[in-house]
Amino acid sequence: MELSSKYDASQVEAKWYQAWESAGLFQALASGAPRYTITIPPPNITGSLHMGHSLCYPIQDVIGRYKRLRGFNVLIIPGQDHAGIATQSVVSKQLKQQGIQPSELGREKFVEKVWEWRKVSGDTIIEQFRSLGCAFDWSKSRFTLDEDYANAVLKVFIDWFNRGLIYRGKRVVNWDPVLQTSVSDIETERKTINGKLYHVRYPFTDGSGEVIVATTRPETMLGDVAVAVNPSDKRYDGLIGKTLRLPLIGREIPLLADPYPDPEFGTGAVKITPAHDPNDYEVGARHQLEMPVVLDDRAKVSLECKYQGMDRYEARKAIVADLEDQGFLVKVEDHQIPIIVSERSGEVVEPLLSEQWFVKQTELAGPGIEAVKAGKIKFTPERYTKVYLDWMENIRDWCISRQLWWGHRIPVYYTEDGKAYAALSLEDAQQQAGADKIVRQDEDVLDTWFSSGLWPFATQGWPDKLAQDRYPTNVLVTDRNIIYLWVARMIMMGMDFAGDIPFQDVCIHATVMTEDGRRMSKSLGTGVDPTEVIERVGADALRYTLLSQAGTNQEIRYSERRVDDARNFCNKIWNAARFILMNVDGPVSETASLEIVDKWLLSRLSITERLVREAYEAFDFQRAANSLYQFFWSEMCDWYLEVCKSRLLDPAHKQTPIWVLLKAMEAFVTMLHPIMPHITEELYQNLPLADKAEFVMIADWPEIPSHWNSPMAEQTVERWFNLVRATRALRADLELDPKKDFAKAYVVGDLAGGEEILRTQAWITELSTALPEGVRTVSTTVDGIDVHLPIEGAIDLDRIATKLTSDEAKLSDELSKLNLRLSNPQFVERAKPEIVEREQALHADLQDRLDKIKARRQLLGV
RNA sequence: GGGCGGUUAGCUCAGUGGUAGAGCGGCUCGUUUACACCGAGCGGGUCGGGGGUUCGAAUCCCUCACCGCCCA
Repeated sequence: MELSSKYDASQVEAKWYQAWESAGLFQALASGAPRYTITIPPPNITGSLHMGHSLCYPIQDVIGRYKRLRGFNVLIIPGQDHAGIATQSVVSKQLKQQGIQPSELGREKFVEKVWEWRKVSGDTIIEQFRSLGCAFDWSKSRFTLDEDYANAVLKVFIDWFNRGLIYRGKRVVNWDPVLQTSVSDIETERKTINGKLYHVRYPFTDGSGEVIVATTRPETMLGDVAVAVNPSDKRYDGLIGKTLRLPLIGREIPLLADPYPDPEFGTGAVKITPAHDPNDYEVGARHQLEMPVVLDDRAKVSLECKYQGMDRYEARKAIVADLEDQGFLVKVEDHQIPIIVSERSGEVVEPLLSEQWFVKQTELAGPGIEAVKAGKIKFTPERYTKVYLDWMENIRDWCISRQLWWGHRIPVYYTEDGKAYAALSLEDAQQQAGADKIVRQDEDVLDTWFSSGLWPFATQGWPDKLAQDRYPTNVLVTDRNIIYLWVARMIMMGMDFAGDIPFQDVCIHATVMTEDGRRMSKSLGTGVDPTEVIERVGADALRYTLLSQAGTNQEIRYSERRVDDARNFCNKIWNAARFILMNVDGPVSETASLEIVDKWLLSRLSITERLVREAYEAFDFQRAANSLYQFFWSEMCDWYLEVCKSRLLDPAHKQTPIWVLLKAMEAFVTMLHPIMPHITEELYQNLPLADKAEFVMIADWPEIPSHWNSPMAEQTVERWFNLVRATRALRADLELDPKKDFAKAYVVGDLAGGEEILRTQAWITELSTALPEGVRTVSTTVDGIDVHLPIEGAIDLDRIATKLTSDEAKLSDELSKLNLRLSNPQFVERAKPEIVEREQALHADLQDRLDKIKARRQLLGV
């Protein structure tokens, strides 16, 4: 076979993806093997996949591929999320760019446009999944607005409605004035910005004085219905119950006592605007106050007054100006003001009193708390357990209605007099209503997370026939940002409707950041497009880049340099395989004549297999990747391949190293396959193995005979390698033709058969085991074995002297530290015996080396 | 205000009680059965500060500082 000296992923990746797919490998087997099931987090159809997805989905592919190698019957169900608010906003923007106002289009036409977009974005995403190498069962792909899925969503709503868990109520919600919908608490972000604190005079109607209130939002005074002070606040003794006149508006409002105002803050008097502040709402409810709404759904003043139609910020300016003109403004101070921002639009949320649907959460949260506490659901990294429990134990009711067009329309139907019935269809509702006539359906849609909460079971046949052998699923892989939004909801909904936990493991992966540790952002142009990276270096390299950094850390920094490293690793693997293939003619049978270096490599392989297996099991992909890298590059390529070269040249001796190399390659390629599926498949297909599977993807995980583990072989061989390193270093230090063959050298000490390795690896032509008297040499010592290199007259004696002096200084420094420890009776008494023994051996070795250096200096007269 | 994570070589990070590690970068050398997307060698760290426990601390405890994330 002809192989280029450079690995070209573009020639390899698509080919194998198609081969796996046409062989039906993405589908579950029809076998009785133990099941392993994942339902992937359905990506939003808002465009294309980003770098974070390039970590999340390959992780699931790694787990799936690993489990297949371990003999599991694996099924990974893919899908996509309609992502109500996000998708609607993407499509609205597109329409506006074309000069079309969504409102003119109307609901039906608009939703048609979104379905068109769903196809475009959905196809792009599936193409990206495929180019990432994800082995998902496309025949089972689901969309959260598929008919069956939508039915499941409505059934859940109706069931909770009928059980009294869903209710409608007027609350102050987070209103997004750009997207013109409510958003839930967890879709908002709290921030502090520089703002002003306005102190305003509210006079008593009887002319007996005034109360000064401080506010950061003067425009909301249009909706003030009271001023409150803390009952403990002495400053207002005797004034409670009096009436104030609201400046500019003239409305009469009471001064009342309530525990909410903090007497420490400002004047201790707080204006109360129940319809535009959640705390004020509580006060208003306690005192049965009116709750006038003064801003509309675009946050413009709706109250009939001179400010009507102004945006909230315009109104603020105008009101402040008028307050000043009319002498009501006492002072204005700079102030840090807390705001709430909608994550979807980036707009400042307007707290707004409106009628919404809510789900009671406390009762549903109970089983979800128990399941995690009992260890039925396990978070990795473990620290997220507490994050989840804290939120669940303090859970608040969930606002599930959204004022959107795109989504699952709330299945509530109203009669003329406003009675509500939840039903799958108008007909059902009419039947329930009996003689009363149903006149309309609720206009709102459900929060997207309401539907994605059913994902693990609604993708698997629920409510008709849940696939019992694949529920609960095994693992959920996701980002920490949606532990509340999604993970918690799936647990509550799964336990309530499917009767069991939705998954056993929750694997929370790191967030992919830019090289300098910032969040990747499309709008700032700091995002990196995974498709471009795949085109440049291949999916394997991209996967390795991210996976080799995915441990228990909470962020990963993406950098081009790391991508290059990963590409280089591919190239290294490719060339090592090429080298092996150049030396083999066909399958080789196992030989009994293993040399000790062969045993060394097999022993390293056995250690690596255990490390990698344990790492995959623990979702520690970083450790798996690094163990494989270390084994392959440092042990197999840098040492074993080099040591083998002389045997490979000799037809009488090449069989054994070839057998070892093929064994090691097969095991390596198999173990690496989950991380780098394509290159490993390409190489596996080309390896002349006696007994191989049709694809490495469905091969068996390597079985390592226990006798391959050989600490003896490792110890012996590593001692040789250390001697080789020391000899190379000696030559390089003294510039004794490093890496050119050195004519003659002497080794003194028991090398136990390592002479040939020392000779070839330290590039020595003739190695003698006896040092004749009177030869001038430079020398090094490892573990009591000396290597001497004869020097000719031309050598730079000063250079040698400098080196010996610095070596001597280092050694005596170490030795004195060691002496200190060993002469401490406490240490000898209390430290573990093996530690003491080791330190004593080290002491003897250091002393030996020091003595030899002194002798050498004397010999050379330096 | 509370919680979590982090602070180790120039950079990115491993390392949970026994003489400080890797990759990249830097410097010196190098085309011998693969690979210059390579090989050999070298240099580089008082492990954020302070205190404590211990024969022994990057590692365990306390405390402070700074960075990031989450919750109120």
